Amino acid sequence: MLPKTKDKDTLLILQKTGLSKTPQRIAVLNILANTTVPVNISGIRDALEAKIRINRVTIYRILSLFKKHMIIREIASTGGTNYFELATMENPVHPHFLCRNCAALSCLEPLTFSQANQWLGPDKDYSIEHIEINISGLCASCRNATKLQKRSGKV
Amino acid sequence: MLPKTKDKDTLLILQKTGLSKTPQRIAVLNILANTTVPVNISGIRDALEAKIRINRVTIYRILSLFKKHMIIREIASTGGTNYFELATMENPVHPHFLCRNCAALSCLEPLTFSQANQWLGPDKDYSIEHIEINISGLCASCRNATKLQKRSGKV
DNA sequence: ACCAAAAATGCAACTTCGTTGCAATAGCTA
DNA sequence: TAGCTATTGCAACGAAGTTGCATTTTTGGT
Ligand SMILES: [Mn+2]
Ligand SMILES: [Mn+2]
Ligand SMILES: [Zn+2]
Ligand SMILES: [Zn+2]
Repeated sequence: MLPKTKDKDTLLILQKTGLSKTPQRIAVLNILANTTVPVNISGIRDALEAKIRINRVTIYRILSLFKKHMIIREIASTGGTNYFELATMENPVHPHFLCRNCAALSCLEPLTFSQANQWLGPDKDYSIEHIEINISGLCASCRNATKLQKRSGKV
Repeated sequence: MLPKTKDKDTLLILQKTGLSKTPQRIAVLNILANTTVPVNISGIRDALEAKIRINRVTIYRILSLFKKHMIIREIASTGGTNYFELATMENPVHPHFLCRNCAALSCLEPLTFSQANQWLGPDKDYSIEHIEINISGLCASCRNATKLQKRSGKV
């Protein structure tokens, strides 16, 4: 998915946005910039634990800040905790797939605006600022596993 | 949106599903059947308060049960608490619109499967069981209010 | 490099959300 | 109606998220 991002690049993001470059912000941004899948808060905390001492309140505040400045996007989930991903031009808004079996969340190909307009219909009452599409079902590996189980008579 | 549902109808839903007809379940189902917009847990609690004495744990358990039996659908939101709506054949899966200003959540027209397949593309690795589309922006009334404010020079 | 002002973080306390175990109660079937 | 089973209420708990305030760090100008 996203190419590996170097610390230098994350520093640039903060600079361009006009945010001060604290070690905590750099660390959080690095996590988000170097993951292949969206991460939720506990994932971020786990990833940070080894790298930096950081208060959990600070993580919440940093994520809110990043979201306000549109550095990151928040992905809603019915599971309670939401996910976050980097919001750059190289990583435009796109649908997500959540496997009901292994709960893995993965990114799908982005929609073009013309595609989006096709199915959004002629509704002109709303000004659309963000479109979130979450698809769920069974991912490839879980589907295969299910097939094999059925074949061998398990469950 | 949905036509007003009578108690008799909600009883039928429970009966068809094979669930026992307790006052608590009937009350929760009536709330969901008679609202024009999806409701979150606190909305359900508020609506129930006047009608029946019910423990909050029971509400959670009833909603889980209804969801498991596909009587209701859960709508994810980045706001933390999720929303619920009745899942009947008269009320098929459809996109939702959330106003960033007034936080009103409203239902949009459902997509046909052929429409959905158009923009889902040729991805065959996933078995798709559920598609959730959440659109956000400004609703008609909030957009008008904003316009008026700008015209009169208010922020 | 230093200093002062402003910003960010840590900490503690608190609220809300959601879950679990168990005892009491109510619904269902015979 | 009686007994069995399913459901609810209650209490307690853990996790998630927020807020106020003291402390520390960053920043920008000297
Ligand atoms: Mn993504
Ligand atoms: Mn709806
Ligand atoms: Zn899977
Ligand atoms: Zn609105």
